[in-house]
Amino acid sequence: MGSPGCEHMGCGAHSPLYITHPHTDARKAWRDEVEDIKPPRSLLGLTELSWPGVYLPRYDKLAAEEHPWVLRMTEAPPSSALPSRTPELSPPATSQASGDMEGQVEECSLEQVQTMVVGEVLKDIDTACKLLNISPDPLDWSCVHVQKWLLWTEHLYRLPQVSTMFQELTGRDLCSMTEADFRQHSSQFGDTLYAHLDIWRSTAAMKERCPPEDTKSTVDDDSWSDVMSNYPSQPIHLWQFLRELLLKPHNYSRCIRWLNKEKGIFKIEDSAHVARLWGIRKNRPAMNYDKLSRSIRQYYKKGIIRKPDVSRRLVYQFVNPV
DNA sequence: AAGTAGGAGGGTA
DNA sequence: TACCCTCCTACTT
Repeated sequence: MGSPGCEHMGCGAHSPLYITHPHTDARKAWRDEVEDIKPPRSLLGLTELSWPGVYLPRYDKLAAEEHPWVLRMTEAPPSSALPSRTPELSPPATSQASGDMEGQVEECSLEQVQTMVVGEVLKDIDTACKLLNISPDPLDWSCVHVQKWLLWTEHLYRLPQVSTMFQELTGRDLCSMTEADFRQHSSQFGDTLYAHLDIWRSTAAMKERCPPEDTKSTVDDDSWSDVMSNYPSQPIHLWQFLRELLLKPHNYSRCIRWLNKEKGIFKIEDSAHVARLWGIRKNRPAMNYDKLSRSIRQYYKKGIIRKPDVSRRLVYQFVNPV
């Protein structure tokens, strides 16, 4: 493995950073356009993210995929064409987190941007841990946990069936494998998986070095306390799972989103996607929307979820909104 | 075709 | 026993 240096990035001449708009549709469009699903390295100029005690050496391989809304290293655009200042490029349905981030990032130094990016990594790992019910530290994973993580990563990066190539491995097995080992299991996507695992490992190692109090002051997020208080966690209920997804619009607004958060009304935008996520969470590979919706309907009697007054397809309402 | 509604039986913690 | 999961039929959009 070679260290992913600036030769991939074209960043030696201090190319200016500018912020791409965080529209999730743009992210989808970008994804759809990219035939090679490995994130293009040229999209992100950060090779080593600086944060007290944090080193995410392979983040460049994945960050553009996970955080395309954050930044894009590019040639300087005409000053009048800065996307973040161009109203028509501002999406109407930007998630709050991303919108806030965009505003914050606009005038930030590179270091501040990096800190925010690291914060987003923590959030994403936190979310995955909650939804998969796994430890943030890969060394703790059983074979089942590894399969969950693989399925999740497969889903996240649109990797076709990679989980089948890594059967019966514990997290410790996975961590002892080299990048070459990963490539041997999957010549096409081994390096992507290795990079993603590396982020998890680095983050877990960072967490060990930095007590939560230290990290909390740097990241305005509940990441570690949430992760730790959640693991090992209780069996999750479907309604809790849906709420978790809804509370992470940055990650999941493409498949489920609030229509009216105050009233608890939400819409499942991609029924198959949500069902698959639920199936991964519950270790039910055969889960589909038919079954998931049946489970939702069981909540009608219990007064947890109902159809809104004006019934619409794929739209439900929490009886007791947050 | 896909989604909605609800009955029924079964598995598991 | 609670909480789904699975399968099913009938109906609606």
